Amino acid sequence: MDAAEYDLPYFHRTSFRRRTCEACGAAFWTLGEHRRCQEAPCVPYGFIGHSPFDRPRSARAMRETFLTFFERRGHERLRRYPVVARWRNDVFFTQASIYDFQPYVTSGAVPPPANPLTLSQPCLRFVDLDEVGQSGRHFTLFEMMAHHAFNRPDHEVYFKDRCVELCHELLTSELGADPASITYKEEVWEGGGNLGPSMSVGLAGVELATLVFMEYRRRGETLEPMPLTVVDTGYGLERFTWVSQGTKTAYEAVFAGPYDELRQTASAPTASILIDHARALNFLLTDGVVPSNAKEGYFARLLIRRSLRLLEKLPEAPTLPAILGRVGRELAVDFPEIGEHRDDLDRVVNAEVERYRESIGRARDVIRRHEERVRARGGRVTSDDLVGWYDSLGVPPDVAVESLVDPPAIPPNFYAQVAARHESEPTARQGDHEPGGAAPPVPPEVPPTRVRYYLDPYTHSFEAHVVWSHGPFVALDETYFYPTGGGQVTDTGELGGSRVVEVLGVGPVVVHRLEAPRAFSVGERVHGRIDVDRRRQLMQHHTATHLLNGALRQVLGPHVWQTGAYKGPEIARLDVTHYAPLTRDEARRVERLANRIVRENRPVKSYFAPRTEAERRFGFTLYQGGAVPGRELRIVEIEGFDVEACGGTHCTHTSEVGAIALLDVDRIQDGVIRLSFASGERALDLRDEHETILRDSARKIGVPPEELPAGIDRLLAQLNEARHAVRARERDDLAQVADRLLGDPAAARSIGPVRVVHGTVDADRDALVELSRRLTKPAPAVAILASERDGRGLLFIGSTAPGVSAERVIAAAKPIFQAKGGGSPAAATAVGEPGEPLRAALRAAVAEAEAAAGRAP
RNA sequence: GGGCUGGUAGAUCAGUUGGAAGAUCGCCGGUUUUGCAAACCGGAGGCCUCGGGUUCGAAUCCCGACCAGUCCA
Repeated sequence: MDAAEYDLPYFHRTSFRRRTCEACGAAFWTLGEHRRCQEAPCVPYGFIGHSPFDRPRSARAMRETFLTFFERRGHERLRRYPVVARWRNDVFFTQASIYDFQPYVTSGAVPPPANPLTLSQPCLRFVDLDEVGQSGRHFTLFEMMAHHAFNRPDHEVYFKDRCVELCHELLTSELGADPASITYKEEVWEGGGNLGPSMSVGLAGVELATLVFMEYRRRGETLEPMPLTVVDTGYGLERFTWVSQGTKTAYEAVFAGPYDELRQTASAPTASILIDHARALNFLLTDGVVPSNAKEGYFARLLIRRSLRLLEKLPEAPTLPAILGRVGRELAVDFPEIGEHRDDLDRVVNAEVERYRESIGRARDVIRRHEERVRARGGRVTSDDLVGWYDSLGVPPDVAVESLVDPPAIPPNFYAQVAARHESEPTARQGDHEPGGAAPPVPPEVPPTRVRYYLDPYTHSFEAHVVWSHGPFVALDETYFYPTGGGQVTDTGELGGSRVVEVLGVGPVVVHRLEAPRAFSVGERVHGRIDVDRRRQLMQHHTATHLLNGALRQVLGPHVWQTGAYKGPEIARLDVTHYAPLTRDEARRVERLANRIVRENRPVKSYFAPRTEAERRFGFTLYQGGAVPGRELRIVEIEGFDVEACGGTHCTHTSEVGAIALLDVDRIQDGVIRLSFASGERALDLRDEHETILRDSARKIGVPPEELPAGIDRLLAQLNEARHAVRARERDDLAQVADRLLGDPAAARSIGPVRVVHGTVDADRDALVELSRRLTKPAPAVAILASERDGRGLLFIGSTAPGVSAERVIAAAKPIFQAKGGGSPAAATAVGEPGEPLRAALRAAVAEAEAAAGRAP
């Protein structure tokens, strides 16, 4: 990056000088006489015991100081975004404040919610999990305080110069740091194809903040300026709090009260880990993550299980729910939504604690049995087994060792071995492909479409002007067609007499895809007509989805968050987080409640509202479908029941939904359940279909529909009975055959103590086995049985005589009838040619068996 | 999203190099006992998750699906 990028007028106005750090070689700017940048590891911590700030501040006071400072300087304060980044599919969690605005705001597709803005965003990072509690400064969840500005060519807010000035003013005049003590080190930031200069702010050996200036886009080898430049700053709340207090570790400064209490029963690192995890969990669970074995949920499970393991060794310490509650009440002062989730959160955690116990209990059984088996064979459990058990059963090695009589040593590189098992995992990921093929190539000069469906969702006939046409794609100056989005599928209809098969949102432009290419001239006036029945059904399904979501949250608790939804013309699906399978009773209550709201005919109000005001009024449950960008949110409010930020088309009164029929509930993933349902006309259609199935089924087995289950039970019982009768009869037949053979001196001969019986019967292999059993029952005996089936000759030998191996007898007979086969000393089968060769083979087998019996002692 | 385990009687699980489906508990019946429990004897109970493939032959080997558990992103 060009040095000029960092050569700011502000530095010159205020007499900063550019220096080079003698330790790391980086260039930095300072008012002081430093020879090194004031960051680790170039200089040691210089604040422990004597803070460079004017006074100690709690985390709460520090956050408030920061936000107020920027508010007074023209920034709008935003509330935090969820820690689960549902609006992005490349990451699970919000890892920096700028994540809130990616990708739509930073790319310029959507205006920012405020500009400039300030907020303190809780962020989750799991990469340094092992450092938590050890390093003194790492956290699983930390708050990134930030001020952001988004600059367009026509609207410059501020950039590098003002940003550094604000930062310096905060540190010095607001927090009281000596202006000469601070260094601004030159760095380069790069990410997501964008890059720009950045500066890290050092003070007393700590990197307190990073100021990033997103300015360029990488195009191969060259850099091109971005039309929208972004000020992306990050100030670590925990670092600031720590530095202000000058304590030994950041944990004691940040966690304060709960930390001191836990220190009475736990060591410093353990107390730090427990509170760190409890803090992260309070946010995770409040934002709708349910512990599970996949995706976001796994990280919640990981934190819970790590905490439980630590607590197992501390019988005097409070329980995990108690610690979560203690930390949660503290957090609720600043984040009231955490307080509102308290009881529900306990239920989620208790369910997960129970699961962990079951899991470990199961694992202990498996481990014990495995050791018994291995020891019986003279072996012993290996450290490889320990790795395998952790991977497949989830037992940590120390727990596994407790269940063993003769445990192996836990290898020092245990977790590295686990990691090794997970290497070479393919990362190839298929992108989502639009069913209609490639995205339409909309040129940038096409003006944004005025979307009219919000004005009146019932309009299905309109006139508009073509602004762009390319192959089958058409864009209009305004449209009532709803594009696929928010889980609601596309409208269809006609445009100028051509079928519209799909409608797509491409940035701010709505593109209609026609069944066949057609050239419209720009400016042409066209008539649009939307398939009204389909649209009505989509609206009913969409409103029904909100009703069910609201009902689920009431019946199951506020941990229920939407993780996905589909509103099609035939059926609708809603996926939500929940920690257990939905019981019949819960499903019924949800359905009843949703339908009650339908009957009450409540108004469904859709309107645009300023984001911050909407968040203040309704909280974060607004973002059921993921965070929605933009200064204004479209709110869909079912009066007194459910409020969500949603871009879909909705009924204006709940009674228009008609009725909601819950069709099916599946567990689609650990921690996520899927409700399939239909509403309106489709609910009736489906009820008809189900009723027809029921009637037809009942008629087929000759019972009234209400007796169907009992009828099926009866039928199954009869079937079973019949099966047994057949088997009994087969057994009788075989017994007769057996008696006949045993009574026939030509078929049954005794060679010493051994009875050798042979015969040719008409039976399949299973029947031969059964017959052989009867013939060889009073041991010692040998049975030699031949049968012809499907044009093949089948020879079976069964032996209960120790000296006669069925396997050897069959081997002697095989070549005689060109057979393949084999078996064990007790039983052997061969299949070869039928007819005379089979008969010859039978004779040979009898001779072989009799010879063997004669040799036997 | 990927890796690893696993799916066999009502329950918990064995099942050796592919070769005659088992144990324990529970259930039913009998003996014994004043009765119960227990003990002993006997019995019932299996699409070995499903679908393909290899093989003379598959619970077992291979491929795929479904379900569960677990680890890792």
